[in-house]
Amino acid sequence: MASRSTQILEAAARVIARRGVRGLRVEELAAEAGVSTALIYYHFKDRTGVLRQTLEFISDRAERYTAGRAPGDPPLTPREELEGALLLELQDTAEVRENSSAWGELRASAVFDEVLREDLARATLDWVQEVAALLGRVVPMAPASSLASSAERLTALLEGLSMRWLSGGVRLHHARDLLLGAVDAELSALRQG
Amino acid sequence: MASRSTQILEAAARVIARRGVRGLRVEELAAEAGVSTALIYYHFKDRTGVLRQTLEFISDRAERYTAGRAPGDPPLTPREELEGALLLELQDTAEVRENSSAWGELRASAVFDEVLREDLARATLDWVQEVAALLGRVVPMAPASSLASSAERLTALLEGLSMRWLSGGVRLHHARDLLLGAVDAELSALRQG
DNA sequence: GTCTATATTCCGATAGAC
DNA sequence: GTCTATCGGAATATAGAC
Repeated sequence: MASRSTQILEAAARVIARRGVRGLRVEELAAEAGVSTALIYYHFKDRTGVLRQTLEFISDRAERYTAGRAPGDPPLTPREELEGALLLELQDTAEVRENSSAWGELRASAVFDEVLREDLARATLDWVQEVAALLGRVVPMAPASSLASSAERLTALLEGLSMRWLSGGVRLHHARDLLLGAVDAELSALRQG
Repeated sequence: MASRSTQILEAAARVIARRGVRGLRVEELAAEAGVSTALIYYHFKDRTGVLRQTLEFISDRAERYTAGRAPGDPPLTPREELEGALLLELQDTAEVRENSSAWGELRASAVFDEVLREDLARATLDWVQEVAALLGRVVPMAPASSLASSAERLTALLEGLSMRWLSGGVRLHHARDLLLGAVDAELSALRQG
């Protein structure tokens, strides 16, 4: 049962995906959520509060769909899990588009906004560590520092490709191919030390 | 001798580096340039005109510092040239910071702004092709399509790392190390076909 | 908690003198 | 070409009833 706050945050994710962080107007958000502007200020204090909580909401939601797998599916190899986790961010579904464009917006906004930096850094760290762990399952004998570097590169590349995809620079399937190519390159580098 | 327009564009680059494309206020730009707001409208028609010309200004400037090398410097190996060209975007100088943050802003804005897409796509293509050519000088026997893919990955990674650097997610020297690691990985993949 | 006003602030843009 | 002054619209935020 979605609370009012959640309902507003879901609407905020949609509006940000459509207009960007700077393009988010409280009034448009109110319309999208089907509430009054005053209610938004009541729940979130001010526009910045909406932004901050939306970032948190989005990164939680990304974890959720990263984790979700249907019971009874065939078990995945470690490499499949790795590739799946990365490719999840490059899909043309509404939710992924929302998350990816909101994420890109927040990253870009954080360059000029101290307030967003901290939350963003923490979310990024979690994500890098998750990918490093998956890499470690594929190449168990690789040293932790190499795994960490590879994970940082793959996630940064994913962000870069995601931006290009969203800004029309590359097609989705090509972005996916490029990412898989990088996974190849990183894994063979990890294997040969 | 800097014309008035140039003076305003230089100021715009500084303001964008500080506040972002989205944060650029005509009034603040006027103050930074030491002119009145009316003069800005006189020279650039409207705020969008300022943005458009500033982006052009910035990408010209980036080409200039990419190309610039002192005469009499020892000649560079192809690999040094490649690494140099990529690392130029990861330096802590005012000009590079301005260029990188403006570029990141442009990319992020293009997600929500059709008008910017075209210019951006063209500039990106030039940049990718330049990197592909440099890769080709390092690994001459590599097929063109592989060179192109590697160049796309390296430039996308560079954009991702640049954003993380500017948003405080990684330190500069670490971003540089990560990028060099990716160059390694791409080159060895290219060599072994 | 939620809404209907409305106040307030900010900012892009223009008019008109010099 | 450049400035001072200001307009008008848009967006954030609040007051106060229910």
